[in-house]
Amino acid sequence: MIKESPQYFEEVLNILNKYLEAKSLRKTSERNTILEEIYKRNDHFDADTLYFDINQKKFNLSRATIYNTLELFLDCGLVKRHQFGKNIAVYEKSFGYKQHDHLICINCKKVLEFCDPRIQQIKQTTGEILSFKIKHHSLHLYGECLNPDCQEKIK
Amino acid sequence: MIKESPQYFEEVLNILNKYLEAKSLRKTSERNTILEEIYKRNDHFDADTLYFDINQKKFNLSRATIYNTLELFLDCGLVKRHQFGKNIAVYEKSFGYKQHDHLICINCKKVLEFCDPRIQQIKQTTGEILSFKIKHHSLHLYGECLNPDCQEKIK
DNA sequence: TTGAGTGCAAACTTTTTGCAATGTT
DNA sequence: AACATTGCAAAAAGTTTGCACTCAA
Repeated sequence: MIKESPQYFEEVLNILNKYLEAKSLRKTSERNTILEEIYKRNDHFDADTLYFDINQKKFNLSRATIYNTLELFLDCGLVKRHQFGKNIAVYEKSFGYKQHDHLICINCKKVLEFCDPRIQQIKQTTGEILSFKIKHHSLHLYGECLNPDCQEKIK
Repeated sequence: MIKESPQYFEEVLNILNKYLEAKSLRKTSERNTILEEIYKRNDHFDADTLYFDINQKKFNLSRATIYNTLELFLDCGLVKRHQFGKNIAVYEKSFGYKQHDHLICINCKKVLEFCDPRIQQIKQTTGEILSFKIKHHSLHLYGECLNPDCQEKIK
């Protein structure tokens, strides 16, 4: 299914609804609004950006709701959270997206995604050696991207 | 040289002094005190813990100084900073310690260190494919440690 | 002497919490 | 009607900043 199609978002909504039902939580318009906004995006965003972008439209959602809802979406696997910089957490939609890691430009802050199967091997080997049942990981590579725009900025 | 010997710390101090001279910065007792405290430790600590531990002794250093000094030590490579949890940054001494990554127990929060040469390969391959000059990375594995103490806590 | 370094408290940023009002089930 | 969810504002947690004082060079 094409990821931008309405059917795609319907499937995402479906996951949310099933999760809410399973946990006896309520279906609210706020949750739908936030999920929709997140799935419209293709970037990594922080909670406050999401808060402003949503409220710039007709809505009036509080920060508390944004944070609560992000936590809920994390729990049901519809979004992922990353800690790229020092303080602020960034999020991205995650349904239907395969596991990937991130490459961050230390100059222009651009974030690229990549996959390398060797990370799985590292997880397996390390888990065995140190007797850990590894659940997840975070791998960030930091460097300078060599595209002209960014090189421009450094000067 | 044995890492716990006085000569070892002298060498560390020497790096600091050379760095300060090179940058025309001043040698202060605060910087020495903080460096010494850091190099006595063998753990990952946050800024506030360091602040309290130092002031529990005879000293009276402010948080501002702790933060400023940690930044300076980061710059000269004497400490490393990591972001394990969500908000708080943790530090560790780094002179003479080889590159390693971290394995964090999601139950008892214990941090183990490990090395896997495949991370270097990932960095090289990814840098080449995506045209990045990779400078550093952070790899954290999260899981449950299988030692009895920790298993105890889960119940 | 001079300006880098410091301590202090206030400010700031991001996130969490308490509570009364709202709205799903 | 019950109580999960929300908005709001205040609080919390971690870090940074402004400013006057201090002290290394």
